[in-house]
Amino acid sequence: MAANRAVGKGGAAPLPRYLEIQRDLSAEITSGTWGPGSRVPPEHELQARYQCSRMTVNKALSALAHAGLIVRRRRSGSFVASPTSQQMVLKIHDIQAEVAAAGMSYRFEILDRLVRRPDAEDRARLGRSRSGGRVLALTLVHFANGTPFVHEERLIDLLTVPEAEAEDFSAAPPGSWLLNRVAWTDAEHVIAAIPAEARIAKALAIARKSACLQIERRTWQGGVPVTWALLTYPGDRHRLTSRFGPAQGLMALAAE
Amino acid sequence: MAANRAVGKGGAAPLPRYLEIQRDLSAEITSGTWGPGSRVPPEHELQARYQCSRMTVNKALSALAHAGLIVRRRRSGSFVASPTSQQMVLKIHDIQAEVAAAGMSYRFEILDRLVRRPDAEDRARLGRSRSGGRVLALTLVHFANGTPFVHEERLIDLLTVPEAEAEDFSAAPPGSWLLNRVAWTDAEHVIAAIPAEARIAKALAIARKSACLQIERRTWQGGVPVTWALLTYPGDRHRLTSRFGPAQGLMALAAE
DNA sequence: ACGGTTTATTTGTCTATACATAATCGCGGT
DNA sequence: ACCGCGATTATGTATAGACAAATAAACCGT
Repeated sequence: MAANRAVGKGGAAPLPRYLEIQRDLSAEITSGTWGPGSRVPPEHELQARYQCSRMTVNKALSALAHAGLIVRRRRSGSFVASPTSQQMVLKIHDIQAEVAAAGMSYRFEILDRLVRRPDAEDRARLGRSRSGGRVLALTLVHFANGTPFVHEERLIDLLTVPEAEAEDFSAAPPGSWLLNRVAWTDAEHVIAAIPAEARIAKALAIARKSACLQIERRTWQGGVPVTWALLTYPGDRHRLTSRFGPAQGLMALAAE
Repeated sequence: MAANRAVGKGGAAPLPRYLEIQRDLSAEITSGTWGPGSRVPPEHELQARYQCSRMTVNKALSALAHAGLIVRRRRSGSFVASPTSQQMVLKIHDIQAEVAAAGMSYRFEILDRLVRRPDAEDRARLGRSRSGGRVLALTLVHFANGTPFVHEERLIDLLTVPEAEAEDFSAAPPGSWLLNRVAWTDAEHVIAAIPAEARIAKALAIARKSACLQIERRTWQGGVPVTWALLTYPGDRHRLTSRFGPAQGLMALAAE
């Protein structure tokens, strides 16, 4: 018999079979009917219950495993995972795009620009093991509707991105420029709240020591450092938000 | 012919066929050889190149699409996605577990506890549409090694979690208690930097207006509000970190 | 009772094939 | 030129069957 999901409910949107199974199972799990550690029916049983092939069941279960809702072990079976931690996904947009998306005008100003041999601090910031070469150090401020939006300190490793030395960043800020030029494979983010130091307070036109949200980002390309950025947002003008659901990362699957 | 991946390279770990394809393609993309917008070879072509069935190629491409590295459109083909935004994944641990994991002693203190009919602010905080019922409002402080670690304000919707009213939270703090009792399906996080107001500064034993990292979390169970929490961390004692790679969420796939 | 061997179960991967669906392309009629 | 319609292409979903790998459970000889 060929692919005929004629089993369908009367009308509207005949949800694919594997998504139907996936949804049913994730409902059992997130509703708490099946508690952590309890056993999920094995594939052949679900196959019988849903009257479909094992591959279809497998697709559903693999997706649940990938989303972290269940754990699968050969011969033992599949089990509901214990929710030890919540997971939140933050999308970090390019600053220029972010400002534009909010319908505000964008512009930026480079306060300082320097090419130097990396000192110990620079190497630590870049997450760099090798020595030698040079780095490009930039300080800039991004404006939204004319008011300071975020202060940026950036280091670019010229061993990895030599063409940055000749770039004057008149067309695009270094963040966007890099994003469109260099592929990254690893990134590390640190988020903290800090009081604005004098230099930053002045650049952002806020009071000294007022609360700021600081995002530090390190980026690598296959183990080789690319860039380091320290973004400082006035605390009362910026927040990171993230909506998340259903069930630890399944949303992407359910939406596809 | 049956499943015989005898094509294998001589020795060590015969990586599954679909992962091999996936790795090859993601290498082309993250290395920048295939720039954003460029076309990925169609399935039948990869099938010929790798001498395998279309299902195997499809599995690799679906995974890449799911990871956000490529975009697939029927009839048009698959294309390298434009990296418009970075994605960061933060794991939010239970506070008790987090403190314990750092090898510090843990304890908490409930400063205030009140059951009331929800006012407008409570309803907004919970993301609640229906009216009626009551909420449990709690204020507490968590300590690590005897020093204040985080201040927590919490609302629990007693329409959704009626058993919370009888609970005195002597065994576990409300966050852990809820996590082990109520399944959530949706969550929203907002991260901001704020100056400590007098009440919080006092509870955390820090100076007024000093920078704090604030995490606001709203949790639902299938559209019904469960709880709202406002966690305030002294800025100099806490930071959120996240390591991420390679390539926008593929790490989970590559590791499986 | 103990330790090694066989068996059975469950998941993991793969094939070959089929039909469905979306969307682009080009053809032909007006 | 323009619009509609069929042909083509690429992906999306599904099937039935096969073998591989891991490992828990049963078996068996000492």
